[in-house]
Amino acid sequence: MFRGVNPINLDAKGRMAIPARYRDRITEHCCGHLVATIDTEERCLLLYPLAEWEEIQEKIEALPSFNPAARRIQRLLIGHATDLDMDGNGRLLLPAPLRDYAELNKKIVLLGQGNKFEIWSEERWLATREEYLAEVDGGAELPDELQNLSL
Amino acid sequence: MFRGVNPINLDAKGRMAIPARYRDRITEHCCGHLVATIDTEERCLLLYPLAEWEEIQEKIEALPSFNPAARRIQRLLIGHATDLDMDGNGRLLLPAPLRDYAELNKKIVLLGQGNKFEIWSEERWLATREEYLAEVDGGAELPDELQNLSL
DNA sequence: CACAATTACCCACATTTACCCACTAACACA
DNA sequence: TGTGTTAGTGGGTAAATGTGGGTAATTGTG
Repeated sequence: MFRGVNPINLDAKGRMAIPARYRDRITEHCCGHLVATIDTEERCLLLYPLAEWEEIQEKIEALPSFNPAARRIQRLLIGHATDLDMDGNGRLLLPAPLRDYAELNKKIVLLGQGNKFEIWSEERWLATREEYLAEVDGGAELPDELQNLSL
Repeated sequence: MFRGVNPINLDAKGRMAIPARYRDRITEHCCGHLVATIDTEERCLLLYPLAEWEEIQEKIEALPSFNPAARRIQRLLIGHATDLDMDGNGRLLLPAPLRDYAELNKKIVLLGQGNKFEIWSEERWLATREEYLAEVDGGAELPDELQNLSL
Protein backbone atom coordinates (compact mmCIF):
# COMPACT_ATOMS: atom_id res chain seq x y z
CA MET A 1 0.00 0.00 0.00
CA PHE A 2 1.75 3.18 1.15
CA ARG A 3 5.51 3.46 1.29
CA GLY A 4 8.31 5.94 0.88
CA VAL A 5 9.65 9.04 2.57
CA ASN A 6 8.38 12.49 1.56
CA PRO A 7 9.76 15.80 2.79
CA ILE A 8 6.90 18.32 2.96
CA ASN A 9 6.48 21.92 4.09
CA LEU A 10 3.66 22.97 6.37
CA ASP A 11 2.35 26.39 5.36
CA ALA A 12 1.48 29.19 7.75
CA LYS A 13 -2.06 27.85 8.21
CA GLY A 14 -0.87 24.39 9.19
CA ARG A 15 -1.73 22.71 5.91
CA MET A 16 0.29 19.94 4.30
CA ALA A 17 0.09 18.89 0.65
CA ILE A 18 -0.34 15.16 0.15
CA PRO A 19 2.17 14.08 -2.54
CA ALA A 20 0.32 13.66 -5.82
CA ARG A 21 1.30 10.01 -6.23
CA TYR A 22 -0.79 9.03 -3.21
CA ARG A 23 -3.86 11.12 -3.97
CA ASP A 24 -5.58 8.81 -6.41
CA ARG A 25 -5.23 5.88 -4.08
CA ILE A 26 -6.59 7.93 -1.19
CA THR A 27 -9.56 9.35 -3.06
CA GLU A 28 -10.53 5.97 -4.46
CA HIS A 29 -9.96 4.14 -1.19
CA CYS A 30 -11.90 6.50 1.05
CA CYS A 31 -13.10 9.55 -0.96
CA GLY A 32 -10.34 11.64 0.58
CA HIS A 33 -11.56 11.01 4.13
CA LEU A 34 -8.66 10.42 6.50
CA VAL A 35 -8.16 10.16 10.24
CA ALA A 36 -5.10 11.44 12.06
CA THR A 37 -4.15 10.49 15.60
CA ILE A 38 -1.05 10.36 17.75
CA ASP A 39 1.52 7.63 18.08
CA THR A 40 1.91 6.70 21.74
CA GLU A 41 5.49 5.48 21.46
CA GLU A 42 7.02 8.30 19.47
CA ARG A 43 6.10 11.96 19.14
CA CYS A 44 4.67 11.58 15.68
CA LEU A 45 1.23 11.35 14.10
CA LEU A 46 -0.49 8.45 12.38
CA LEU A 47 -2.64 9.06 9.32
CA TYR A 48 -5.16 6.43 8.24
CA PRO A 49 -7.66 6.14 5.43
CA LEU A 50 -11.04 6.34 7.15
CA ALA A 51 -11.93 2.70 6.51
CA GLU A 52 -8.66 1.48 7.99
CA TRP A 53 -9.13 3.62 11.05
CA GLU A 54 -12.64 2.43 11.74
CA GLU A 55 -11.47 -1.16 11.93
CA ILE A 56 -8.84 -0.14 14.42
CA GLN A 57 -11.21 1.94 16.49
CA GLU A 58 -13.56 -1.01 16.80
CA LYS A 59 -10.75 -3.13 18.17
CA ILE A 60 -9.73 -0.43 20.61
CA GLU A 61 -13.26 0.13 21.82
CA ALA A 62 -13.66 -3.59 22.37
CA LEU A 63 -10.87 -3.61 24.94
CA PRO A 64 -12.00 -4.18 28.54
CA SER A 65 -12.75 -0.66 29.74
CA PHE A 66 -12.19 -1.43 33.41
CA ASN A 67 -8.56 -2.22 32.63
CA PRO A 68 -6.46 0.90 33.29
CA ALA A 69 -3.96 0.23 30.50
CA ALA A 70 -6.78 -0.23 28.01
CA ARG A 71 -8.48 2.96 29.22
CA ARG A 72 -5.26 4.84 28.66
CA ILE A 73 -4.92 3.57 25.12
CA GLN A 74 -8.53 4.48 24.40
CA ARG A 75 -8.10 7.99 25.72
CA LEU A 76 -4.90 8.54 23.80
CA LEU A 77 -5.76 7.00 20.46
CA ILE A 78 -9.51 7.63 20.10
CA GLY A 79 -9.23 10.84 22.05
CA HIS A 80 -6.84 12.29 19.51
CA ALA A 81 -8.31 10.74 16.37
CA THR A 82 -9.44 13.60 14.14
CA ASP A 83 -11.31 13.38 10.86
CA LEU A 84 -9.59 15.21 8.02
CA ASP A 85 -10.52 15.83 4.40
CA MET A 86 -8.33 16.82 1.51
CA ASP A 87 -9.17 20.25 0.14
CA GLY A 88 -9.40 21.04 -3.56
CA ASN A 89 -5.61 21.22 -3.81
CA GLY A 90 -4.98 17.87 -2.15
CA ARG A 91 -3.97 19.40 1.17
CA LEU A 92 -4.82 18.53 4.77
CA LEU A 93 -5.27 21.02 7.58
CA LEU A 94 -3.57 19.47 10.60
CA PRO A 95 -5.34 20.65 13.77
CA ALA A 96 -3.27 22.61 16.24
CA PRO A 97 -3.44 20.05 19.09
CA LEU A 98 -1.94 17.37 16.86
CA ARG A 99 0.69 19.69 15.46
CA ASP A 100 1.66 20.60 18.99
CA TYR A 101 1.94 17.00 20.09
CA ALA A 102 4.33 16.08 17.31
CA GLU A 103 6.06 19.46 17.45
CA LEU A 104 5.50 20.04 13.77
CA ASN A 105 6.89 23.27 12.39
CA LYS A 106 7.57 24.10 8.80
CA LYS A 107 9.60 21.10 7.78
CA ILE A 108 7.93 17.73 8.20
CA VAL A 109 8.31 14.21 6.81
CA LEU A 110 5.54 11.93 5.59
CA LEU A 111 6.45 8.25 5.88
CA GLY A 112 4.50 5.60 4.05
CA GLN A 113 3.91 2.68 6.45
CA GLY A 114 1.73 0.12 4.70
CA ASN A 115 -1.86 0.73 5.73
CA LYS A 116 -1.07 4.19 7.13
CA PHE A 117 1.30 7.14 7.05
CA GLU A 118 3.41 8.60 9.79
CA ILE A 119 3.99 12.35 10.07
CA TRP A 120 7.17 13.51 11.78
CA SER A 121 8.91 16.80 12.26
CA GLU A 122 11.93 16.54 10.02
CA GLU A 123 14.33 17.27 12.83
CA ARG A 124 12.87 14.60 15.08
CA TRP A 125 12.71 12.06 12.28
CA LEU A 126 16.35 12.44 11.38
CA ALA A 127 17.41 12.14 15.01
CA THR A 128 15.19 9.13 15.64
CA ARG A 129 16.43 7.40 12.52
CA GLU A 130 20.00 7.71 13.75
CA GLU A 131 18.99 6.15 17.05
CA TYR A 132 17.32 3.28 15.25
CA LEU A 133 20.36 2.64 13.10
CA ALA A 134 22.59 2.59 16.14
CA GLU A 135 20.30 0.19 17.97
CA VAL A 136 20.01 -2.20 15.07
CA ASP A 137 23.77 -2.56 15.15
CA GLY A 138 23.91 -3.58 18.77
CA GLY A 139 20.53 -5.27 18.57
CA ALA A 140 20.71 -8.50 20.48
CA GLU A 141 17.08 -9.28 21.23
CA LEU A 142 15.45 -9.71 17.82
CA PRO A 143 12.29 -11.78 17.70
CA ASP A 144 12.52 -15.00 15.74
CA GLU A 145 10.47 -13.66 12.89
CA LEU A 146 13.13 -11.03 12.38
CA GLN A 147 16.07 -13.43 12.75
CA ASN A 148 14.72 -15.47 9.89
CA LEU A 149 13.86 -12.61 7.61
CA SER A 150 15.79 -12.62 4.35
CA LEU A 151 15.93 -9.35 2.46
CA MET B 1 -18.98 7.57 16.75
CA PHE B 2 -17.30 10.41 18.63
CA ARG B 3 -13.58 10.94 18.50
CA GLY B 4 -10.98 13.66 18.50
CA VAL B 5 -9.61 16.38 20.73
CA ASN B 6 -11.22 19.83 20.93
CA PRO B 7 -9.84 22.77 22.88
CA ILE B 8 -12.78 24.89 24.09
CA ASN B 9 -13.22 27.98 26.23
CA LEU B 10 -15.78 28.11 29.00
CA ASP B 11 -17.35 31.54 29.11
CA ALA B 12 -18.05 33.49 32.28
CA LYS B 13 -21.44 31.82 32.69
CA GLY B 14 -19.97 28.33 32.51
CA ARG B 15 -21.16 27.54 29.00
CA MET B 16 -19.22 25.47 26.49
CA ALA B 17 -19.80 25.44 22.73
CA ILE B 18 -20.11 21.97 21.23
CA PRO B 19 -17.90 21.88 18.12
CA ALA B 20 -20.09 22.20 15.04
CA ARG B 21 -18.95 18.89 13.54
CA TYR B 22 -20.64 16.96 16.36
CA ARG B 23 -23.89 18.92 16.51
CA ASP B 24 -25.73 17.22 13.71
CA ARG B 25 -24.99 13.80 15.10
CA ILE B 26 -26.10 14.88 18.55
CA THR B 27 -29.34 16.49 17.43
CA GLU B 28 -30.27 13.55 15.25
CA HIS B 29 -29.22 10.96 17.81
CA CYS B 30 -30.99 12.48 20.79
CA CYS B 31 -32.55 15.84 19.80
CA GLY B 32 -29.77 17.66 21.61
CA HIS B 33 -30.55 16.01 24.95
CA LEU B 34 -27.38 15.04 26.78
CA VAL B 35 -26.45 13.82 30.23
CA ALA B 36 -23.28 14.81 32.04
CA THR B 37 -21.87 13.02 35.06
CA ILE B 38 -18.53 12.56 36.75
CA ASP B 39 -15.81 10.06 36.01
CA THR B 40 -14.93 8.18 39.18
CA GLU B 41 -11.38 7.31 38.14
CA GLU B 42 -10.21 10.68 36.92
CA ARG B 43 -11.28 14.21 37.76
CA CYS B 44 -13.12 14.72 34.52
CA LEU B 45 -16.72 14.69 33.33
CA LEU B 46 -18.51 12.25 31.05
CA LEU B 47 -21.03 13.49 28.51
CA TYR B 48 -23.50 11.04 26.98
CA PRO B 49 -26.28 11.33 24.44
CA LEU B 50 -29.44 10.75 26.46
CA ALA B 51 -30.20 7.37 24.90
CA GLU B 52 -26.71 6.07 25.65
CA TRP B 53 -26.92 7.23 29.21
CA GLU B 54 -30.26 5.60 29.87
CA GLU B 55 -28.87 2.21 28.91
CA ILE B 56 -25.99 2.74 31.26
CA GLN B 57 -28.17 3.94 34.08
CA GLU B 58 -30.30 0.81 33.80
CA LYS B 59 -27.22 -1.34 34.20
CA ILE B 60 -26.05 0.66 37.17
CA GLU B 61 -29.43 0.45 38.82
CA ALA B 62 -29.44 -3.29 38.30
CA LEU B 63 -26.34 -3.68 40.44
CA PRO B 64 -26.90 -5.45 43.78
CA SER B 65 -27.81 -2.58 46.03
CA PHE B 66 -26.74 -4.27 49.26
CA ASN B 67 -23.18 -4.31 47.95
CA PRO B 68 -21.33 -1.27 49.31
CA ALA B 69 -19.18 -0.81 46.23
CA ALA B 70 -22.25 -0.90 44.02
CA ARG B 71 -24.02 1.61 46.24
CA ARG B 72 -21.05 3.93 45.96
CA ILE B 73 -21.05 3.73 42.19
CA GLN B 74 -24.78 4.37 42.09
CA ARG B 75 -24.51 7.40 44.32
CA LEU B 76 -21.58 8.83 42.40
CA LEU B 77 -22.69 8.22 38.84
CA ILE B 78 -26.45 8.53 39.03
CA GLY B 79 -26.19 11.13 41.74
CA HIS B 80 -24.17 13.45 39.56
CA ALA B 81 -25.92 12.73 36.28
CA THR B 82 -27.45 15.96 35.02
CA ASP B 83 -29.67 16.51 32.00
CA LEU B 84 -28.37 19.17 29.64
CA ASP B 85 -29.72 20.67 26.44
CA MET B 86 -27.93 22.57 23.74
CA ASP B 87 -29.07 26.18 23.46
CA GLY B 88 -29.74 27.91 20.16
CA ASN B 89 -26.01 28.45 19.64
CA GLY B 90 -25.08 24.81 20.23
CA ARG B 91 -23.78 25.45 23.76
CA LEU B 92 -24.17 23.59 27.04
CA LEU B 93 -24.41 25.19 30.44
CA LEU B 94 -22.29 23.02 32.74
CA PRO B 95 -23.72 23.13 36.28
CA ALA B 96 -21.45 24.52 38.95
CA PRO B 97 -21.15 21.28 40.98
CA LEU B 98 -19.83 19.41 37.97
CA ARG B 99 -17.50 22.22 37.01
CA ASP B 100 -16.13 22.23 40.51
CA TYR B 101 -15.58 18.49 40.56
CA ALA B 102 -13.50 18.56 37.41
CA GLU B 103 -11.91 21.90 38.31
CA LEU B 104 -12.94 23.43 35.03
CA ASN B 105 -11.86 27.00 34.48
CA LYS B 106 -11.70 28.86 31.24
CA LYS B 107 -9.64 26.45 29.19
CA ILE B 108 -11.11 22.98 28.83
CA VAL B 109 -10.72 20.03 26.47
CA LEU B 110 -13.49 17.92 24.96
CA LEU B 111 -12.35 14.39 24.09
CA GLY B 112 -14.39 12.17 21.83
CA GLN B 113 -14.50 8.66 23.32
CA GLY B 114 -16.71 6.48 21.16
CA ASN B 115 -20.20 6.54 22.64
CA LYS B 116 -19.45 9.50 24.89
CA PHE B 117 -17.29 12.57 25.44
CA GLU B 118 -14.94 13.39 28.26
CA ILE B 119 -14.51 16.96 29.51
CA TRP B 120 -11.21 17.87 31.14
CA SER B 121 -9.58 21.03 32.33
CA GLU B 122 -6.86 21.66 29.80
CA GLU B 123 -4.17 21.78 32.43
CA ARG B 124 -5.21 18.49 33.97
CA TRP B 125 -5.59 16.80 30.64
CA LEU B 126 -2.13 17.73 29.45
CA ALA B 127 -0.60 16.53 32.70
CA THR B 128 -2.56 13.29 32.66
CA ARG B 129 -1.67 12.66 29.07
CA GLU B 130 2.01 12.88 29.86
CA GLU B 131 1.53 10.34 32.63
CA TYR B 132 -0.28 8.02 30.27
CA LEU B 133 2.42 8.30 27.64
CA ALA B 134 5.11 7.49 30.17
CA GLU B 135 3.15 4.50 31.48
CA VAL B 136 2.39 3.15 28.04
CA ASP B 137 6.10 3.14 27.37
CA GLY B 138 7.10 1.30 30.49
CA GLY B 139 3.89 -0.70 30.44
CA ALA B 140 4.72 -4.18 31.62
CA GLU B 141 1.25 -5.36 32.53
CA LEU B 142 -0.56 -5.00 29.25
CA PRO B 143 -3.49 -7.32 28.71
CA ASP B 144 -3.13 -9.83 25.90
CA GLU B 145 -5.66 -8.02 23.77
CA LEU B 146 -3.38 -5.02 23.81
CA GLN B 147 -0.16 -6.93 23.21
CA ASN B 148 -1.61 -8.30 20.02
CA LEU B 149 -3.12 -5.08 18.78
CA SER B 150 -1.51 -3.95 15.53
CA LEU B 151 -2.19 -0.39 14.51
C1' DC C 1 -45.40 38.20 48.21
C1' DA C 2 -41.08 40.53 47.10
C1' DC C 3 -36.52 40.09 46.15
C1' DA C 4 -32.27 38.00 44.56
C1' DA C 5 -30.05 34.76 41.85
C1' DT C 6 -29.99 31.93 38.15
C1' DT C 7 -31.15 30.49 33.62
C1' DA C 8 -32.89 30.78 28.74
C1' DC C 9 -33.04 33.28 24.75
C1' DC C 10 -31.40 36.52 21.75
C1' DC C 11 -28.20 39.49 19.22
C1' DA C 12 -23.56 41.13 17.89
C1' DC C 13 -18.86 40.69 17.24
C1' DA C 14 -14.32 38.25 16.51
C1' DT C 15 -12.03 34.50 14.93
C1' DT C 16 -11.36 30.58 12.24
C1' DT C 17 -12.05 27.78 8.43
C1' DA C 18 -13.26 26.39 3.66
C1' DC C 19 -13.02 27.59 -0.80
C1' DC C 20 -11.04 29.70 -4.48
C1' DC C 21 -7.53 31.82 -7.43
C1' DA C 22 -2.81 32.88 -8.68
C1' DC C 23 2.05 32.31 -8.81
C1' DT C 24 6.30 29.60 -9.06
C1' DA C 25 9.04 25.60 -9.43
C1' DA C 26 9.65 21.11 -11.31
C1' DC C 27 9.15 17.88 -14.64
C1' DA C 28 8.04 15.78 -19.22
C1' DC C 29 8.04 15.86 -23.76
C1' DA C 30 9.14 17.42 -28.10
C1' DT D 1 16.77 23.59 -25.05
C1' DG D 2 12.21 25.44 -25.21
C1' DT D 3 7.49 24.79 -24.07
C1' DG D 4 3.42 22.81 -21.96
C1' DT D 5 1.66 20.66 -18.00
C1' DT D 6 1.40 19.43 -13.35
C1' DA D 7 2.61 19.77 -8.47
C1' DG D 8 3.46 22.56 -4.67
C1' DT D 9 2.87 26.90 -2.27
C1' DG D 10 0.93 31.23 -0.75
C1' DG D 11 -2.68 34.00 0.30
C1' DG D 12 -7.49 36.67 -0.23
C1' DT D 13 -12.32 36.43 0.82
C1' DA D 14 -16.81 34.94 2.16
C1' DA D 15 -19.11 31.96 5.11
C1' DA D 16 -19.36 29.39 9.23
C1' DT D 17 -18.13 28.94 13.83
C1' DG D 18 -16.94 30.34 18.44
C1' DT D 19 -17.37 33.81 21.99
C1' DG D 20 -19.21 37.49 24.80
C1' DG D 21 -22.77 39.73 26.83
C1' DG D 22 -27.61 42.06 27.47
C1' DT D 23 -32.26 41.29 28.83
C1' DA D 24 -36.37 38.96 30.07
C1' DA D 25 -38.31 35.02 32.23
C1' DT D 26 -38.01 31.69 35.78
C1' DT D 27 -36.69 29.78 39.91
C1' DG D 28 -35.56 29.65 44.61
C1' DT D 29 -35.47 32.08 49.04
C1' DG D 30 -36.49 35.14 52.80
